[in-house]
Amino acid sequence: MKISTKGRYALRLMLDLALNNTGEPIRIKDIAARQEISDKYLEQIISTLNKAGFVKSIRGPQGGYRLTKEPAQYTVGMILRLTEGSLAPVACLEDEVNTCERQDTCATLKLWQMLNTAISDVVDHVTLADLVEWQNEKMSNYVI
Amino acid sequence: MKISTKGRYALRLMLDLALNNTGEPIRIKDIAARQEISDKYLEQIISTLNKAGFVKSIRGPQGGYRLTKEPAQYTVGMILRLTEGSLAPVACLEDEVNTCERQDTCATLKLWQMLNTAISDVVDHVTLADLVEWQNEKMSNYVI
DNA sequence: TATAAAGCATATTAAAATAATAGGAATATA
DNA sequence: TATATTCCTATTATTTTAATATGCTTTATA
Repeated sequence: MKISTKGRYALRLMLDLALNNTGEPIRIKDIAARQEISDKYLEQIISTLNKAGFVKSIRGPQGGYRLTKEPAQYTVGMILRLTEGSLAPVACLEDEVNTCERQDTCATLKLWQMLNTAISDVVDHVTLADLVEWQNEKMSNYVI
Repeated sequence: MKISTKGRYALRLMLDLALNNTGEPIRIKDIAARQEISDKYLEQIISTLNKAGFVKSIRGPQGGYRLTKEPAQYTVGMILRLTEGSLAPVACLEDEVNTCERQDTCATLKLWQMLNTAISDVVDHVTLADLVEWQNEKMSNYVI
C-alpha cells in the first residue's frame, strides 16, 4: 500500500515547476538538483507527463519544461494516476477486465469500494495550487 | 498502492472463521477449499494471526482454529496492519526511523498525512462483524 | 501405544515490480 | 558547426510478492 517513487517524484517535479515558474523553461537538470533526484530517472517521469500534455517541452539549448495549465487545474489524482497507474486498493475495482468471479458474493468488495472512495476523495480534491500554498506556508514559518 | 494477497487473504480467512463459527475448530484445509486459496500459503498467514493472538490454534486430529474474540472486536485495520505492515501511503509517515530530512520543508507531506487519515478512517471503523453482516446481506439477495 | 490428522517452522524459488543507470539520437540555439 | 538540451530505448540490480516444498511436532483416538 505504498505510493512508489514514480508518483512521489512526479508530484515534487510538478510542484517544482509551479514554484519556479519564471516564464523561462525549466531544465530537468535543475529540478533534479533541487529535488535531489537522479536526472535520468526524472527524464523518464517527465516524459510521461509530457506525452499526457501536463507539461510542454522546449528542446535544444535554453530549453526545458513548462506547465501547460494553471496549478489549480491539476489535481494530485491526475498526476498520481498518470504516473502510478490506478490508485484502487485492489485490482478488481479497476475495470471490467479485472473483475473476479467472486464479486457477487464477496463481502470484502464493499470494504475496498469504501477505501477506494476515501482515497479518491483526497487526491481528487487537492490540487497543485494547494501544494504551492502549503509550501509557501512552510517557507514563511522558516523566515520567522 | 495495492493491498497484497497477504492482507486480502487474511481478511477472507478471518471472515470465513467468523461465518463458520460452529464451536468446532475449523481446519485450514477447509478454509482453503472454500476460499480457493493454497492451504500452505494460508498456513503462513494464519501463523501470523495466531502469534498475534487473533486466533487460537488447536493441534492434532479434530484440530483447527477459532477466533479468540467477537467479530465486532476486530477492526479491518488490525488485521490488515498485522499482515500487510503499515498502511501509510509513504514510508516517512511510518515511524521515527523513516523520517526524511525534507520533512520540514516538504509540502507533499501534508497530502500524505491527509491520505493516511482517510485510509485509517475507513479501516479502523469497519469491523469483522460488518463484513459478516455484508456477507449475509449478499447471501439473502441470492436466496430471492 | 501406534497411527494419522492436524498445526508449526523454515527454506527455496519463480515471477513481477521497482528504481534506477546507460548510451546515443534528435533538435534548437549561439 | 559546436553545444546544450530533450527524447528514446535497452539493460540491470534489487526487492517484493506469492507461492511451493519439506520435514517436524503435537495430540486425539483406535
